[in-house]
Amino acid sequence: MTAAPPEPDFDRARCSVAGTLAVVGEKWSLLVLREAFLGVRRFADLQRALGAPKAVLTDRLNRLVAEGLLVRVPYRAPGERERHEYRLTDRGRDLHPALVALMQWGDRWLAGDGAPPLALTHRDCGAPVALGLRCAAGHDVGGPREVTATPTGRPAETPDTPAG
Amino acid sequence: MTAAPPEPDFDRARCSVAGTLAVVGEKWSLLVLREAFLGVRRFADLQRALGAPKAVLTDRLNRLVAEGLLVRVPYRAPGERERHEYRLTDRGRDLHPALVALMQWGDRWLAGDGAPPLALTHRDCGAPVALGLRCAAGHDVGGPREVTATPTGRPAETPDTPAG
DNA sequence: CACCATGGTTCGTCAAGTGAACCCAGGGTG
DNA sequence: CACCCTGGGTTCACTTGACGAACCATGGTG
Repeated sequence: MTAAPPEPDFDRARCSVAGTLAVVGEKWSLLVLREAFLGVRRFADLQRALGAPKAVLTDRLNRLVAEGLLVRVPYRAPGERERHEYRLTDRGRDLHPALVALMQWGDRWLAGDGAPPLALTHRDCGAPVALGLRCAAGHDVGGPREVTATPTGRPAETPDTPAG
Repeated sequence: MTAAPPEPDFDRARCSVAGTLAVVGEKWSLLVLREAFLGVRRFADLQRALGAPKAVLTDRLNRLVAEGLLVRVPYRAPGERERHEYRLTDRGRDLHPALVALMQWGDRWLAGDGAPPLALTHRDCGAPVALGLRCAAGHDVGGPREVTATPTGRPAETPDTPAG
């Protein structure tokens, strides 16, 4: 049942990336969510789309439901027995930027020459969408070097400016 | 040596998320990169910060170097022998948004009450930074439902609007 | 009633992650 | 010169996780 999620052996204290990966960092989890964003809701469809072993898929779905990223919703198609499907919750939907970020990286660095396999456009205006960092003052943030990371409650030591 | 990276068993065709995860989806990879963004460059420091087994860390570093996300740079501290450190490349640095996205999710959904462990601010103005989707026409995109995903080269079928 | 599809579970095998122990190069200390 | 320390690993025994094929239960169809 995957009732009690295991203690994450990542250190959650240092930064939330570890915590998030403790929830969705297992193999297939993020891909299950990707399919959910694409509208795939049923076990068999997920299994076909992903090619993941059924046992693993079962486990990941249970885990994602237990973590509140998906809900299992019963439904009945006309002339079929009751089944259930998996739907994103707000908590799950909020991972959208992370998936888009991973997708953008792949589009940029793995596609090679051709067009990316999936194009995202704004529903309202049709223009392509992209993820970007912006500060509360409205400035676009160019890259990691323009970002200062400060451990909470302490003054900034030597926070960033990584590979010079 | 991890010379030839294994064939990713994810389907890269459907969407780049799979491809990206084939590169950085193994356990610890993204956390290694997180530390790199925080300025940690040396093997022992990474090991201390992450608590990952040395063998795994060795493997992940080799893999990330082989994939071109990190470079191994020799250096010599005064009165010590030559060592080498791992630095982000452009390819690696471009994963910054993905890590920020994962971090933001954790800050939002895992922190509970308190402040997030790490605060990101704009170096130039000090304002907190956040990731957001915007379209090329300049509109802020509110969420996944405002995004249409289109497989390349085909017309949009029933692309999005996931969990109604 | 036999058959089929969905949505799983079980099982044997194989790959991956884990922690402890060990190793090697080079430098510093007595 | 013998000895120890530190960084950056490698090796090994063990546990956990992923894999794929087989099996099963429910309920509708011919």
